[in-house]
Amino acid sequence: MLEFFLPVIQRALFSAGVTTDKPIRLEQPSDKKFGDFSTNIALLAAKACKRNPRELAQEIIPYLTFPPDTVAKIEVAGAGFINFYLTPLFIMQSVEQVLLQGDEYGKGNIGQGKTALVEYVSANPTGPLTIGRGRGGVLGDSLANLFETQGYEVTREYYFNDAGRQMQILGESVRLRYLECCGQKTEFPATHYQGEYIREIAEKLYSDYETTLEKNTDLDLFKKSAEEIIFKSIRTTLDRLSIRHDSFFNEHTLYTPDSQGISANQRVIDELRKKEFISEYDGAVWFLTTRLGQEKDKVLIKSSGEPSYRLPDIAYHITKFERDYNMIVNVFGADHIDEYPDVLEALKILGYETDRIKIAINQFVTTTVDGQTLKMSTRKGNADLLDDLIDDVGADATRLFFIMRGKDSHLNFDIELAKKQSKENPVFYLQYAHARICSLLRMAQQETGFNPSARTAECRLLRQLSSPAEVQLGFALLDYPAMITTSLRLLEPQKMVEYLHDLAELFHRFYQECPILKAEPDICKARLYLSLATRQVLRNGFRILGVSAPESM
RNA sequence: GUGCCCGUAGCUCAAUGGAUAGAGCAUCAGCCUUCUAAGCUGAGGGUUACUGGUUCGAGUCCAGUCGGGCGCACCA
Repeated sequence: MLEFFLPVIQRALFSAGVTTDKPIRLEQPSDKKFGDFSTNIALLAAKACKRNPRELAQEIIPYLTFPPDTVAKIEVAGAGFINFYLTPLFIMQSVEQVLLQGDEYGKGNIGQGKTALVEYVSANPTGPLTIGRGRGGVLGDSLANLFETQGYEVTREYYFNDAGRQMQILGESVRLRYLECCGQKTEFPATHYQGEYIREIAEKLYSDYETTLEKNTDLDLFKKSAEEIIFKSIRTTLDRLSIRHDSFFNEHTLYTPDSQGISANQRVIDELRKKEFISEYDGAVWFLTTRLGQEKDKVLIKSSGEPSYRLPDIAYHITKFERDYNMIVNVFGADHIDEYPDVLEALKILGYETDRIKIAINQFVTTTVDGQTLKMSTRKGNADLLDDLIDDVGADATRLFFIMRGKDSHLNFDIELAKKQSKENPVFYLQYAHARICSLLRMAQQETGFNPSARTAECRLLRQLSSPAEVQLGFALLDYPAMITTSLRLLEPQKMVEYLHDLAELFHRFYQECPILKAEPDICKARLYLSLATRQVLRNGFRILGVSAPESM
């Protein structure tokens, strides 16, 4: 719609002799009585012109000329807003585009010819996925979907580490449990992985090898088996939520020397040293973040000689630039909040365009059952497994609940609500609207032989519709493309969830107020096309959110 | 102590610096001989935690206070 209004407004400002450096913005007033669209340009321009905003708006209006039968009314209101009222004809005529474009409706081209890397989940294979990870996974996946709608060529990446101390402890944990299987008494340290899954891995080893590994103090086999089984479980869990990755990036590759015998990690040190941001003291190699005004320097190589996580993280991000992505999106939980500023600083020092990097941080998840809040705890490994949650409430509810709140808000996951099969549960409310339309269309086919083919000239019949419920629904359908770009700009799929909820509500109202199959034939068809267009937008939106679109419920 | 996030209706949450701060749930009152009542309509409910500031205009931006969450390792 912006492309419809913008040129006209610009021309009008020019003709009226109004100059302003403020960008023209078109907004949708919260209340319909203020029109379908509104601009505050007169308010913004008034200051520079030293004029009264209302008077200025009055002077601009005569120059606002639109094609016939598009804008019904233009008026000045409030402090100096210019409000536009569209004709029902123009709205319903525009709805035809939804039908004509089908699955493509809502797509844009701002990412055409560009590449995007979206990194999410990135859990190390030390245990099953937790609920907290799930939120980031769904957020990342939905964001990747959003980027794809705009023409970006998207790579979904998972960054992981199967080396280092955590994996060592994992291997040792499995070995100890294995020895227990063999009938030995062991001391299981509190620092080791307590989860039941460790026992299961150990039992599997025991059934494969019996007691032949008892004397095996080398952890390699234990580690390898654990990694394999755990990774498989992680991927199975992600798969249940339709979260898939194109690329798995192993942190360890950053440690291995290239053809010139230098590792990616080493290169970071060398380059930072050239910029005089490296120093060695206390037996460690430090990134001199105090030079950037921070309180402490940060360790890049520990006195043991191993890199700390920060170093490979910087090296990893450099590969993202070297792989030449136009857009780099990192999704992670609030517990990593302190990690990225150092990485960004290092990249900036090394001359990379950090503007390309976008960070999406999601706050934590708490689950409530019977009004009781359970704080997630990794230690116990029972109540907070993502798999258990999916078993409990299903994949659709899991996905939608994770993104129906802003990512900056702490998410309160109400398990009881997610299981409810009624309007209170937003998942069912949304899906019911879709199923209802499907049912309607099935019946229409049976009774009237209606065969929806979007390309027929028949969808011109839409132009007959003009009742408020119909026009409001039609208008909402036109909003869909803007919702995609808004969600993307804010990195907030939540906006899409809210939009779809509103859309479902408008449909239910239309359905309630306007008889469809019982209307006279032309009106009946028109209303069926409006329903069809609604179903199309619901489907397209569900696809972005990764929620299924049931044909019947 | 310090960095980041949050504080909005009884509850869960919205509100690109704009008009009378909105939804859903819960509560109350209505709507099925009619295409799915898994739905719809209406009502009540607010000093936007507090105090200042910035401006035509602040829930939104700035400073401070109070409250909650997450970090603050030579762990990732």
